[in-house]
Amino acid sequence: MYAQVIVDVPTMQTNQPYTYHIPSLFSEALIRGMRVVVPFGKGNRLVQGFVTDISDTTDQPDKLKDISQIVELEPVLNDELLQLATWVADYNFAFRISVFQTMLPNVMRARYSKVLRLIEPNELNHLPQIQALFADRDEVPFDVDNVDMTLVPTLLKLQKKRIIEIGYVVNNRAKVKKINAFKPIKSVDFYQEQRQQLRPSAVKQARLLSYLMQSPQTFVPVKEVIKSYQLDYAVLKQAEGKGWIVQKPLESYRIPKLSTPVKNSQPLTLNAEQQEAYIAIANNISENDTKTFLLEGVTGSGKTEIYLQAIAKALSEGQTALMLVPEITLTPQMVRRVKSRFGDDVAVMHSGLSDGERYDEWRRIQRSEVHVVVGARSAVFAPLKNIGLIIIDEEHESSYKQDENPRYHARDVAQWRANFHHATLVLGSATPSLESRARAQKNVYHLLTLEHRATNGMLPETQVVDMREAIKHGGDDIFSPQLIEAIQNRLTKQEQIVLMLNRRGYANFLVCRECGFTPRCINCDVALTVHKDISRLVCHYCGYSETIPTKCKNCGSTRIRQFGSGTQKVAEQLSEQIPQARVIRMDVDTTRRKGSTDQLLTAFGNHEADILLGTQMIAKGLDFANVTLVGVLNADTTLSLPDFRASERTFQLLTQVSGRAGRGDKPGKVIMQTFNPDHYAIQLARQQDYEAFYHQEMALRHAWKYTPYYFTIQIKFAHEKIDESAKAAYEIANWLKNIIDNETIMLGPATGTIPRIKNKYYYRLVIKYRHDEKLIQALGSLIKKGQQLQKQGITIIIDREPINFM
DNA sequence: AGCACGCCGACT
DNA sequence: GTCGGCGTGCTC
Repeated sequence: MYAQVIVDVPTMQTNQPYTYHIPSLFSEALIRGMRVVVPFGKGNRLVQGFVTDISDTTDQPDKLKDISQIVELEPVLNDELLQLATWVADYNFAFRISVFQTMLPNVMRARYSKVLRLIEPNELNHLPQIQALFADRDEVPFDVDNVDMTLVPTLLKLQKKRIIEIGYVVNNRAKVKKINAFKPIKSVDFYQEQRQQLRPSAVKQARLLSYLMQSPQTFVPVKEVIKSYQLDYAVLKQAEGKGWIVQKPLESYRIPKLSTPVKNSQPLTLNAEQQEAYIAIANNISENDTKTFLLEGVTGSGKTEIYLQAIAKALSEGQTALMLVPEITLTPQMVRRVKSRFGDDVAVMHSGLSDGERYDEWRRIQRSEVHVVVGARSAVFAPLKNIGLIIIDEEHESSYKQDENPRYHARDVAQWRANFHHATLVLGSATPSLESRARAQKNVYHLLTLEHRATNGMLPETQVVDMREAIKHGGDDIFSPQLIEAIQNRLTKQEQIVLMLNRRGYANFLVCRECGFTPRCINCDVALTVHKDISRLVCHYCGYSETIPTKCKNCGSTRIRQFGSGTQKVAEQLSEQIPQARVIRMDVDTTRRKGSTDQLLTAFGNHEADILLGTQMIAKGLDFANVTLVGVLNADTTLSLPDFRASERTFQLLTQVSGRAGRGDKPGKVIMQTFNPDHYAIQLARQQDYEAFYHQEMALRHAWKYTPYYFTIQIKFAHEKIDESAKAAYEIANWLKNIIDNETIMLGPATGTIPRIKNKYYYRLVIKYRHDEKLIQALGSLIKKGQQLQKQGITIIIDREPINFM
């Protein structure tokens, strides 16, 4: 028997499986999709691999090596996921091994280590240092911490002489958590008798015996009983010794907990619009028809309730459901809502989990112990079987696209899985991506619209404030008088306020008033951002930081001015101008710690603060009935980005954040401060008119030949030297020119928007095409070439349908 | 990554 | 004539 194995060798990736011989010992147990350990290369060093196929013949039976080990008894990838991995790898020009690694919990990624084994101990007599290293052991770890690197040449010589050998070890980090449990093994009468014989002072033993008389006959965790019956470990140990009970370690799941307990909830009554959308989705679930719905509903229109009832429908059909939500910000809130409806039948998967929690949630799904999965992007690979429904909430969110290899889009993966399972796919958003909305236009997707808020509330009234005017009349560039007045008005009414600005840190950057010098990052071509709380200038691209200078480094002047304002500075200004307001600041800096997002939001929900001030992470999903005012301090920062999606992003962000206002029975108001009051993205966001925006933006995309009229691919080249990176870019561009279709458009090569990041210089190439099979094939071969170029220090990144043009 | 092969210069 | 420098290429 022979197995096809995709091996995990860092830096030597290939999509080609290697054939291994299956020793007869494993021939029964080995199944496709399992992890194995195989010898690889001249030194037969051991690496992890995934079995993608098993066959009983091979065309090269002589030179094959044996599989060394099977990692676990169950396959970690089923046939669906194996097929999906191949598709994801090919579609995104990635390697299958890296797809396997993204599909599986982190702990399944092998860690490799080396050991030194002593073969001929007597040969070391004249080498005291080596003897000391082994110190009577015959195997020691071989790494920097353990072995003095100056000994390495000697060790290599000894290895040649077969006095010692270097062994490779594959460490499996997937560990199951065990807790101690026990159960009674004697009769109730026996315990009764023992109890009567106890001396009166043996209180704890007496308590244990009373417990045992009425305890269940199954294993119960030791810890729980000790706590509720005030016992201790010693008593149980003693009881075990006397043969009263047996103890054994029991497998236990690490289930992620929310900061506060989840209350149960019941389905809400749907209004007419919701009902119509729900029926369409529910009927499709019953019919097991592969269909994609685009649920376009204004903010607050009750999309989540439709999702929950649709999930219930899938469950009632005996099927499972997968729901994707954007990364962490709103995950706790959404997880809470789903768990409140489906309880323990829900597994969650997002980046906030520890490795152990993630592994255990994955196993609960794998073992079909849960039927509902809620999670961020990578949850789209959850090993659910018999999927009836996949939901992607806020489908326009850019976090659904992974910005490292494999650069997959969760929407594409979801579509593939929906096809595979004949499942219903629901894409929901108040502001769908143009791609999705255009597909609905062409009837590829079925459009369902919700035009009204679920609670009959009105959409908030929106006012655009021209900051050029505000400044002309002597105002500052952070708060217009209109906004200050509105904030004060809500404070007196005990109502809450959400303020968004798109910039973390304190000030944007420093400028010397004498010479115009701005401190820049030493690794990247960007200005450093002032962070006042830690008194440092910080690079938001690589994390480099330095102290805030008091004198200009260029001319020595002390006249340094801070330009622009970040969340820190605005929070400070706010406490000066409106001292009575209690403010919660929410940005990457205050939410870095695990669970802090949930904590901050819970505090705001309990009205422990009046104002929630944050970056765009607060724009999405928040649902607080008492928020009646939303202020956008700089509505246009995202507009000036050099990206064809800048208008779309701005429109989505403004619409989303506006939707935070007036979700309860009190009317909401939105104030947008901008220097571009007439821009269509801002004007149409003010009117909350998605359809008008869609039509206007589509016309521009058509004129400029961009998505969704054309497909795009971006190729990036990075090298420490600028001319090397340019050379690679031009070489590849010239090669591609001769291959691509006549109608395909190639832009560049040009330097990246930020030419240097983390000391690497970037060049890029943007390709726009409609149908170009040759191009796709060429790029498939380019990833092989990329492996060779990597050795010369050149990194090639191929990004299909890129979301960021950097 | 890591190991072998191979082709060239410095040395016993 | 041999040892060892690291450039190149392959790994079932």
